[in-house]
Amino acid sequence: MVHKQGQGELDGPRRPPRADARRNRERILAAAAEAFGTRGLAVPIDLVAERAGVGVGTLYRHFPTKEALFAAVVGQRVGALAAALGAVSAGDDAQGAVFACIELLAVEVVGKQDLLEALEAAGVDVTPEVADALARLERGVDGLLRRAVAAGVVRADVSFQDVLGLVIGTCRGARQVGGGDERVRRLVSIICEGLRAPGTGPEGPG
Amino acid sequence: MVHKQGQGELDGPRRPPRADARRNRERILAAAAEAFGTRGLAVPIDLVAERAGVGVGTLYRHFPTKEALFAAVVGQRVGALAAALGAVSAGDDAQGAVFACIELLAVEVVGKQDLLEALEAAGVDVTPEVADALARLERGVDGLLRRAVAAGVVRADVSFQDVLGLVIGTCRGARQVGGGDERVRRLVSIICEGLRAPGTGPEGPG
DNA sequence: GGATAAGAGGAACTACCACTCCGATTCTAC
DNA sequence: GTAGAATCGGAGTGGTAGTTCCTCTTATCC
Repeated sequence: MVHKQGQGELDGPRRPPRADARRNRERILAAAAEAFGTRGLAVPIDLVAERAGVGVGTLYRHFPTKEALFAAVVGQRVGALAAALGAVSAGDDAQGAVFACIELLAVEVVGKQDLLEALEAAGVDVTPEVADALARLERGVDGLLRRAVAAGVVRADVSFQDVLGLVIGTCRGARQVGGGDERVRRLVSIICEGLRAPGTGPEGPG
Repeated sequence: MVHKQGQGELDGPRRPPRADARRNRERILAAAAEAFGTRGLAVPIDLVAERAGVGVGTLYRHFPTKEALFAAVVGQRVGALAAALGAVSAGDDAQGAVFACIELLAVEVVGKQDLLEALEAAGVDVTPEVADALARLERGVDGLLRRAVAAGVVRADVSFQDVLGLVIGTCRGARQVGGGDERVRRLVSIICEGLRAPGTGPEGPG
């Protein structure tokens, strides 16, 4: 009945997880990332477990629900995306930064079904984990957007939500309609043209 | 054993359906249109039957599968859409016609989940019924597009599939991201700007 | 090496849903 | 009014998928 290594009773884990447990957790995450990335939340959980080479019981030991596993995978992806934004926002070209950011988002999202679904669900029933990553993403995009609007090179009535909608849309559309990367690029190009502030067209003042 | 009203044995229905049968068919279609329009194919069939005030057995007497019922509903919607395109394509303004067409599509699709799903599935597992209606829609949009491209007022590299992708996407995006009609209109406006041929901007030659 | 608790695994449970079956009901023709 | 076919209705079936439970296994610590 006595705790061998008395600690705070509310939170701290008693001891580090066993080696096999850590290994399995990684395997599950990897399998889930691949499965969700391809087919989204529609993947049966049993299949993820099988791909990871563990039983479902083991999977549920590590992640309490399917949604929790999904959130873990997507959280990583969105986090990576937010980080990648740093690179494209570096230069002086405010308009180019926005366009590059949109293309980056589109390319990532079109390749990962789970990302697409997560962004679609943004605002409804997201776990804190994903919400955090999304907030970081929003701050990043919003910064680029404000700078470009202030410079007068992007329409002033455009918000992060609009950009998200356009990107989700482009990806969903391109995915359903087929045509691969080529179509994505064309659609992205159309959207970017549409985002230019009036008078800053391709042949306008550079 | 003898047929009272001998007719062709291969096809023609022996007699007109009973009055209650016709009534139920209409009720089912109406309930399905409402349910599918709101929640898409995800609606349980039992719920449609309940809303229609009939048993599931009755529903299945009239429509052999859920998909058949869905196709019946969507076929009507797409047909109406194709017809409505006639109105906007009437005038002389080729560019305006394309833009009006896109707005029309977007507004309809954003309000009807089943339409959105049907367009997303366009090309995969559509019933002949829906495929026909879609083909008519495609002809209509394509005509507008060609005319506008020929007149040099819309980018030359844009296809029906692109427009469909953009519209599906805009609707999916706007729906998920929230913001209602206002956002849809803004996104449509961005897309239309992006579709203009270079040099035909708002302040370019009218 | 042995004690022990953490962890593994998968059968079983539960919920949901499309679809079927067949006795009960109701319309139609005469 | 009556016969009988057409139609109705909803309990039941089969299958899928998320989650739980409990027994067996194994890593860790002494």
